[in-house]
Amino acid sequence: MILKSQVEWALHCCAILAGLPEGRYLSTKALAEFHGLPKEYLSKALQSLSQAGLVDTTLGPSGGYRLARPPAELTFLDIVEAVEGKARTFVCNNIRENNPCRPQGYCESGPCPVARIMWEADEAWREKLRAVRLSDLTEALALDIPADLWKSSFEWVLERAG
Amino acid sequence: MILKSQVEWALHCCAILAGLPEGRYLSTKALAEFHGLPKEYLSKALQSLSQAGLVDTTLGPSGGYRLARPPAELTFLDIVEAVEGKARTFVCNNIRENNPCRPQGYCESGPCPVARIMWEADEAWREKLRAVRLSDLTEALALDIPADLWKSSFEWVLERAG
DNA sequence: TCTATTAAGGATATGAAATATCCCTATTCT
DNA sequence: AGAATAGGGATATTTCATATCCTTAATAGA
Ligand code: SF4
Ligand code: SF4
Repeated sequence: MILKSQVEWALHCCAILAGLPEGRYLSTKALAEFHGLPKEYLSKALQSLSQAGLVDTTLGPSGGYRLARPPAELTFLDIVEAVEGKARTFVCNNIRENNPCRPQGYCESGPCPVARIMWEADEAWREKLRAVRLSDLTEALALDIPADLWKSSFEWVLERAG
Repeated sequence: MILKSQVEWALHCCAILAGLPEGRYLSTKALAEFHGLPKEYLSKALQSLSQAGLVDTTLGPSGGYRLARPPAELTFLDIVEAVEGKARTFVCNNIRENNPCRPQGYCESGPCPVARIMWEADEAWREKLRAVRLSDLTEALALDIPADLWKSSFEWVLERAG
């Protein structure tokens, strides 16, 4: 069970978009080039972000993506769920229905304890992601990345932002 | 990102094994029949439990599986990790290496904040599963399942336990 | 108005992983 | 001796992630 790599891509792209000046857009092409990713495929991840309403887009030359909300109002969970989906990681195949001792017409009363416990763990994962804002990430990155690399990356992006 | 169905199978099988009297074994055949699962494929899940040391096995007629430890000493995490593996759900593709502004020979100092945050969420999921014992499940199941179905299932199993 | 550039999305190919079946071997019980 | 069992290798099938290509509509700028 592994998250799609698009999740990582989307998180990195949002981190870049968070540093964009007000009103500017950054294109798929620039984001793909910056991260060394296949442009067409990365585009699918960005479309997911767009469909989830996390980013705004505009067409034409100097078009691209920008965050739809301030970084403090975007959580990791928003981004992860946008590309990975909101489905639970534990799906119930209702194998108790096959119990040979089960009386005919016996009807299950909702999910069994196994499913409930697995879903609680799932929720704990989501809760942790919900607690981290995109602004928390950019702050952590600023501490993590050497100042000169941070600065030159910022300039590289600005040159290409429409 | 969805857990394999073998996870559900393994959890249900362990719940059955937890009700087995001391020293008795239950075969793959019986477990597969009880849950309506493909015997050969379920066998792979049980082998994973065996390799992880969660169950003991014995060969020959009246052979099969039994828990290697009391249900209070087996956690959900033990079982889930046995069949799903211990790998983290977020894998890092190191896309920051492709940053065009990155100075030559610049060497990363471990995982970046993105990975750290995702891994923390992963750990929260594991922590939740680690906190639930197999004995907690059987207690919950006893409350959840109608008494007569519980009893007849127990008898069905006992008839087939070697 | 014309042209270049862009996001959106449909179609399709490729690869890897989950799912499933089959068969052989060694062991153990009766 | 014979039957039943776990273990495990080989392989087929299906599903999903990954990746590419192409068309359309919108937009900016010349
Ligand atoms: S997990 Fe629970 S609800 Fe799902 S099949 Fe098993 S018993 Fe039924
Ligand atoms: S998640 Fe962090 S460590 Fe992994 S590639 Fe992205 S920047 Fe690098």
